[in-house]
Amino acid sequence: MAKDTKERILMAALEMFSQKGYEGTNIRELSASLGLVKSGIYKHYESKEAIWNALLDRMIAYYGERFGSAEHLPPVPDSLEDFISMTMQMVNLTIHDEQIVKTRKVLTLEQYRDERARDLATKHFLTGLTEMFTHIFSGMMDKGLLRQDDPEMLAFAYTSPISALIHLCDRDPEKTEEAIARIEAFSRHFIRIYARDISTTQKQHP
Amino acid sequence: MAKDTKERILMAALEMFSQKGYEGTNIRELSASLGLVKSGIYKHYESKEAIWNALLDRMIAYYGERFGSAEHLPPVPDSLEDFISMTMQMVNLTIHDEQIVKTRKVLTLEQYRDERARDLATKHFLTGLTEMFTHIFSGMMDKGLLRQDDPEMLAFAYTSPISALIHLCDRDPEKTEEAIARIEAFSRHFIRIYARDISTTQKQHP
DNA sequence: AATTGTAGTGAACGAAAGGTCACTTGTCAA
DNA sequence: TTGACAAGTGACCTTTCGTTCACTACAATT
Repeated sequence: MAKDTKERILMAALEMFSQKGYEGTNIRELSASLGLVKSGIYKHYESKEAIWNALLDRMIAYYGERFGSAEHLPPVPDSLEDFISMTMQMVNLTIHDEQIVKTRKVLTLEQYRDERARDLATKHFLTGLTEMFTHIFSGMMDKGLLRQDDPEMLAFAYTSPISALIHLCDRDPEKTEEAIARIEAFSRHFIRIYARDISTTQKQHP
Repeated sequence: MAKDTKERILMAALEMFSQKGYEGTNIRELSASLGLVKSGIYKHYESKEAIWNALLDRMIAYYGERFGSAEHLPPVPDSLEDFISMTMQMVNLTIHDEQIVKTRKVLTLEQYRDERARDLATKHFLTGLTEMFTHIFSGMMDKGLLRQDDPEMLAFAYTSPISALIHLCDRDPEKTEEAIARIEAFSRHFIRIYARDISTTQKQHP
């Protein structure tokens, strides 16, 4: 019917793979969810595995476009309150954007089976966030918003707890509100600890 | 042959479920790994799902025994160096004990499909660790090792990054050494930040 | 010695899986 | 108008799945 069936198959596959995993998904159901019969899928992809690989290609490419290059790093906030706002905005996007949620779930489910999924999972869950916030914290130290410290260590210490609560939301969406509240509380705790306090400022700028 | 076949089936199931997931595991392979033919399994469990439920029962019971009650809380360390040692000892156990690693992997793979797996995953990955370290930090504050602060927030801030690196090891065992080094570095960073420093001590004990 | 129960075998089952293929339908360029 | 082609259908194929069952081997109980 439509030329975009190939695209719709990928989106349906993301949906089903994220709920049931690759092995738990069958082509009949996948096709039915698109309103066609299972043989119809094979006009667009030659096998179930080909769908999986195309989906992974897509996820890898998408990640590279959005977070891969230094150009896409967010701006360094001008105040601590801006920093919290920015964090909460990112968190809300990453928790509520269905595409992103499904991508995380798929990577979680297939990380032990597929090498590329494993590598992308590590980027999504650990290194990508750390790199992004290393840049941010580095900039905030330069601006005098944070005490001088190892920005990478701070980034790791900041993003991991937030990441843990995002995973909690993926696992148990009923706890989303509570998780968001805890993320904001943690964020405020974090800046309270690492903010450049007045006494330090006075010592360094006498 | 042996009376402990029922037990061996559970262990083999843990092994296979943790690698391929519940759907990706088939009874033929599972039986073969125990040196018997597939129908033999049905003398011990009535279905594949029964094996899964028995395994989950076991994991839940085991978790309850080891971490469920206040009696099993670790002792509060007497020094910051002791605290780091204790952390590294726990980390080494949880990373290298195959049973524990497989349990984490299974919970990771089945958390979206099975409600009980989901709940146990949340305990394993988040609340259990936080509760344990809330107790420890609370005790360390009482002993004057750490500054007064919200012990639960500290526990969350401390365990989440460590948990993230443990997950990294599960995903990519080649990075185990690096991960352990990063955990220790983080641990030292953490106590550097939260240790009760001398000036504070002097203020509070004039 | 006879009996009973347990652990394991191997053949067979129906259901469901992924995949193929001849065929129809609708669209568009020539 | 016609020819070509992409998109979709439904019947069918093979393989594999979880499961059942009649049967054997053997150890323990009576």
